[in-house]
Amino acid sequence: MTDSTLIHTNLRQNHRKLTRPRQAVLDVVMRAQRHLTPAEIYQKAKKRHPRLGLTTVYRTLDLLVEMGFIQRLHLDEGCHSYVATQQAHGHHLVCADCGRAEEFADCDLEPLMKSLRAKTGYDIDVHMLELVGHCPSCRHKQKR
Amino acid sequence: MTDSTLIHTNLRQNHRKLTRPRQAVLDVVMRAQRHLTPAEIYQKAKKRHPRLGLTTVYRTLDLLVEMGFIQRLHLDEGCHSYVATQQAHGHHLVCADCGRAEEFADCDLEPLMKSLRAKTGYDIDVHMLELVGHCPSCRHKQKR
DNA sequence: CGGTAACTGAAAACCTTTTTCAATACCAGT
DNA sequence: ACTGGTATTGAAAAAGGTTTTCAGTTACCG
Repeated sequence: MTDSTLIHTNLRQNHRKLTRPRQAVLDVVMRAQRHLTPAEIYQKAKKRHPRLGLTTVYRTLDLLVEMGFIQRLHLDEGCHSYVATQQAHGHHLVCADCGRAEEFADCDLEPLMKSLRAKTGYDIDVHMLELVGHCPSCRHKQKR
Repeated sequence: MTDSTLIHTNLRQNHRKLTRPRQAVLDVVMRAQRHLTPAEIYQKAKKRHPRLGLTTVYRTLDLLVEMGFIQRLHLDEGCHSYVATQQAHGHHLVCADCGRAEEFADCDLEPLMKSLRAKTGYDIDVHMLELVGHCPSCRHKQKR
């Protein structure tokens, strides 16, 4: 609920509206423990708001990314997916089996970036970091 | 030339062939200082081998990635591009303006991965790390 | 409430990537 | 060199995924 009002305020500040379709999309991504593709989000959000169109899903996802509430993940299989973001500068550790995503912020790449700046002369302003592994629950399942 | 023979040997071991179209694609990616999209690679490689088909470009790129000679980059604008790889475990620092790509290997994420393993219980096996910035030459150009 | 700007959804357009299949090129063995 | 067999090729078509268009609708502010 806190999220909802926060988003509502945020939208109003930019002369934008909190509509039912947007609520449906937002809700699906926020509730999910895992990353979801636009098609998956469409399917799930449709249950909540049946007349939803796929177009709106894409538009809403762009909007939410821009607002910083969700984040786009680039994965090798079926890139692109989306996950909710709690922190401002969040990275994700994703389970290759079930898609569950854990967020972390302490990426501490400063030493690396400093040495690369010195070595290459680049200005470095963005970095993307994603880890992929297997979550405990999927590991246990596989043992059997 | 060294690359070429290395690849030739590598292909033969797997009962695969080093054909003209493949040479053309390989050559384009290897020579480029920057990352290139499949369409760009197609255009450039066509100059060398005019009857080249786009299909073959895709197939060859997959093959070269699998063999480890090139690498796929995931960039926010127009993901996917490809770059040549020198080292086995290489990451890239890419210029947002000209696309030039610098490779580096010393990513030292072990401390982070160790702490995440402890915190989340995940097995972590892959990580993707890409840095984006502005190369010295593009920075100078912009100053004017 | 009512006016207005923002938003929506269906359809079409677009772009990228993959599949299909008959023709071709490479390479090993002679 | 030549040749047979298999991997590879390229055009066309199919398949995906994403964006654009536009007339109708909805949320929000006064």
